[in-house]
Amino acid sequence: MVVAPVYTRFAPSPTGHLHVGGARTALFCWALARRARGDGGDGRFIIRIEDTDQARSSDESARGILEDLAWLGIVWDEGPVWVGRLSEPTIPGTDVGSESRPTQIGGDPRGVGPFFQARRVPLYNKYVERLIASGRAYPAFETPREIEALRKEATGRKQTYRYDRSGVPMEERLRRMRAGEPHAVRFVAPEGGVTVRDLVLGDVRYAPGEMDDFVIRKADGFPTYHFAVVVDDETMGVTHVLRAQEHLNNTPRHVALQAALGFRTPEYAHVPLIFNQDGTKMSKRDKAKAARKSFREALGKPGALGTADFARDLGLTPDNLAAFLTGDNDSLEVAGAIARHLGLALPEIEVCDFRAAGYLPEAIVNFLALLGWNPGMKTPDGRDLEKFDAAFVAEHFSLERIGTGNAKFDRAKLLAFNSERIGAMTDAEFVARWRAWAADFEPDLAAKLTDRQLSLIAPAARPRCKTLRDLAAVLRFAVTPDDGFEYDPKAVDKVLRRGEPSGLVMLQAARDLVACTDPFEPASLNQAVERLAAEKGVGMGQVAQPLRVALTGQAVSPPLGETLAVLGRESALARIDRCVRAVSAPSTGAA
RNA sequence: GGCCCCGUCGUCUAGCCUGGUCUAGGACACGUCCCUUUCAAGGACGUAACACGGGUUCGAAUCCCGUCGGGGUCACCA
Repeated sequence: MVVAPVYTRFAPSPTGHLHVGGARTALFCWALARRARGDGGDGRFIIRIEDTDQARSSDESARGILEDLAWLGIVWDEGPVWVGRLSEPTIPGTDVGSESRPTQIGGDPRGVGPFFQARRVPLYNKYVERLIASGRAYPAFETPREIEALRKEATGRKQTYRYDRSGVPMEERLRRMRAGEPHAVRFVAPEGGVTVRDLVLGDVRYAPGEMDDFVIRKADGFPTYHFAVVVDDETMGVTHVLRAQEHLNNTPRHVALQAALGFRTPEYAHVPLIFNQDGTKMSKRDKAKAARKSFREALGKPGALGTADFARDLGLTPDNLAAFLTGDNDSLEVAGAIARHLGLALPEIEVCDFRAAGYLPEAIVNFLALLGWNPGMKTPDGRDLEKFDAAFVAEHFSLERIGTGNAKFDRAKLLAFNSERIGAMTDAEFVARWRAWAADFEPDLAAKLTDRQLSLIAPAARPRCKTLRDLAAVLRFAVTPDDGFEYDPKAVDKVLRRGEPSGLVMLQAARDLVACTDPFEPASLNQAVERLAAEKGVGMGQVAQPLRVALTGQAVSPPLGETLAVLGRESALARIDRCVRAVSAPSTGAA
């Protein structure tokens, strides 16, 4: 069977981090190309950086986006060269926990680059000039401000603004251009209608006269998005354009441009959008919104500091903070500072947010694949097949199975996927992957924990962790100084002061056991505690809880045996003694 | 507002193309119970949807039309 070549591309603009929606689009593009290759055809996945907006683009963003894609295991066959370490299991043939090796992704085997549009300007100019020469495009001299005024006027009359080229005769336009007058270049919109063939949506018809003479080259000499995509998709041999549905209404422009330039029209497939649970668009602004909301609540609390004091604590100027609070800016730095100060987690929007929050790339890939696509298969026991890896997506992906409706991003389900992946790991894998994560996101904590401590706690902690970050929270008690943590007053009251005999008495009894149990390991410690409870004729909880609070300050911790073992005998005794003292001396206050 | 897309449990979806096997299946979330040294995890069970109205047909979640609802887009941003 002859399989037609499938060349796809993901073309982010480097104006920020990689959004989860973009990651999904990239995943689909990747999968479509891989699928073709798996079917014995020629499939390539290309990355192109659309940096024609000089003001907003940055190399740093471009690097970050590539990094995030690589982390997800979405590797590109052609595009900017990225060198880094791939150690995640979504990359076939890579072992988790093994020493990751430097890997190079990208390159230009066909010589169709460069893959940064800013470096392709001469190419665009060639085609712009061709269009002008054939009368399909023309210079325009209005400034953006002037156009904006006209547009405002039109919308004021409840009409859609359309550029009117009849204002200036063509000959005059060309003369002024040759005279060196600054200008943009506009495309002569076709008279007829345009039909877009979409592999997801079907045929979409646009009536004649819907399109106006849009700009194809800005006054700064850079092409607009519409022009650059069309030229690049042609010259890079892209056969299938997968992109978010918000681009659907751009497609007739691209089709018209292709016709005018004598280019092929690639296959199009517009994938549905991803929204927040509340139906709003998922945006990095959500982080600012969340920070603002929490901040206002914190300000409203009795005894709260004033805004000016907060600003000082946050290391911001009051003006800066005020502007943020009124919504005049959505500064991520301010939002982050507020979040750190208030100890709250901002919503994850971008791939790097999920990474920092301790999500696994394979869980994200799995979840994202299911947002708008579904393999339509059943497991042997008749359930819908929805747990799979990237390789599976690459093998089974098809455009026909992309849904048409927009989807809401269900964080709870992602979390469940992540949690299940953690549950399916071996303890060794869990430790190795936590170490890899913590090196980047919890370096201090990681440095203080020994491998022995980690391997002691991992089996008990794993079912309690939905993310890698959760393990950090579980482990924190183990690295605080014995006299350096506070007691949860509610826990102290409930567990140590009440009861008959009181928790404090039980704690004192348990001290002996901690002092002499040998070996000092989870199983033996557990047995010792059980024996004590039996001797005293009380439930396990009456012994375990006082100990737990004494050791961690909290009513919640890993199972007691592990909690003791991780601390070690000396530390455990010190904590018990400190707790006994603190609770016996009421004036000290437990908190 | 113009144009365009969409509409199955709270959410993601299977089923729709090729009407009957759908008293609509699964997953997440939620609830109840079991287990239990805390918190989890685990096990069992359960609540919950074809937006509405017209057609077509012996028969419609599935085909057609309309209404309503949601979304996108209308930049010298991409």
